[in-house]
Amino acid sequence: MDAFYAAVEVLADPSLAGRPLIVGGDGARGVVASCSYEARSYGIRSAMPSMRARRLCPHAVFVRGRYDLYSEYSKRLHAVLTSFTPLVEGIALDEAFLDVTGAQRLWGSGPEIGAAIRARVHDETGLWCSVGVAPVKFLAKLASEAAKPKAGPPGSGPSPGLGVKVIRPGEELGFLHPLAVEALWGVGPATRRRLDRFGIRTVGDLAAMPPATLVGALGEAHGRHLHELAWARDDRAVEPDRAAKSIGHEETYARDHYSQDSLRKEALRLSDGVANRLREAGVAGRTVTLKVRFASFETISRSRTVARPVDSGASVAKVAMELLDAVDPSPGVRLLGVSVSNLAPRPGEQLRLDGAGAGAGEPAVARAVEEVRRRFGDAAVGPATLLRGDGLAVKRRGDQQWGPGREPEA
DNA sequence: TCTGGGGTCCTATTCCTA
DNA sequence: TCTGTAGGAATAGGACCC
Repeated sequence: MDAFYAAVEVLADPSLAGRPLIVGGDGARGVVASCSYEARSYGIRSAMPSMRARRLCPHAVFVRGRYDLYSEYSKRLHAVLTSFTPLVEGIALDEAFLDVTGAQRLWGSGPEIGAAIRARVHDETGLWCSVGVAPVKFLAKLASEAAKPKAGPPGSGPSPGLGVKVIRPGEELGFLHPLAVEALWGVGPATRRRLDRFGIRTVGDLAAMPPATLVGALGEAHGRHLHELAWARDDRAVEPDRAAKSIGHEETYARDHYSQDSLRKEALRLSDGVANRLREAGVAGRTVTLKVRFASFETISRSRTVARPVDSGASVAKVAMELLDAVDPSPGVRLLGVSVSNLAPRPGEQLRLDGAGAGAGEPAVARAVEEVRRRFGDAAVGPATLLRGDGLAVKRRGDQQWGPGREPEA
């Protein structure tokens, strides 16, 4: 999708159309999640610190993201895509791979399907998308980038893109080799710097490099993979319905935490939120990981694998607390995270408060909490420790996703 | 310039066991 | 019992993606 979150916000409030719009955290520690093409014309990009974005364009409009709303549009997008083929692999709320090999008898050639998808997505959602059509996955992704609108000079709107970009068999290397290496999936700042030392700037430079040299510089898996991509070889299939491997929450605080006590409360709140999502997904996990980012930005993780899978707030929190006990918060903690991995489907259990039957008492309580929350909302029940003056402190997915908000005026 | 939150994957190291 | 070693699981960290 083109500038997805920003485009959804414009649909919700048409007075924002044509203005530099930034979706993301507006606090000192926030970042830009998405922005309109008018904002991009000032050099603003996603993942840029909000403070810097504000300096680049002081009159930009900031909007805090609304995960639920974007999720709703994402479902509508997905419904359109799966009406063309069941082979849809979602890679983000606003992006997906489709294998249309078997859909061509019904819907026409790849490029025809691309154009039809674009039109249908606009009809059903009011939003524009860009489509890349290519023989292999990662080239389709690059083609879709090439099809997107481009930001114009400062203050102006975008110049329109192709909408659909097609790379036909035989055209792969001609398209690929002039591109900068960082266009490849898997080349970020660290890899770019390493490749730079070998004078490699373009994908063509990369392709010309002996694989052994590349493996020496980047490691076995990464080196071989990039060499294959540079020659447009990518045999990965489109994989619908990939199961999640981990579920977690993390939060950056507007002010650093210095006490174990306040961090324990945060760990409990995060654990409770993670456990909710584990149960929603019908899974439980054996490995609990605690992530701590200090004021210096040094980041550590501590994990523990337990014998019995956990999926209740109390059981996740118990392990998270044990891990937290070994952390010294005195340098100041700016971020805390809790995640659960090693996931497996949860065996079916009856909802019984007395704990008799399938599970022990504690999981039965978790089921009861789940049921109450399903009927009365997340804030209806939770650990007493999380009770505040204004109700229960509940962590939901998408809460302050792009950093803490502006601090309330003193 | 001062760095989010959701993830995935890879690598190196350590520890345990055969 | 000691030593070497090989492999797997767990652990920690880092790079990358949207």
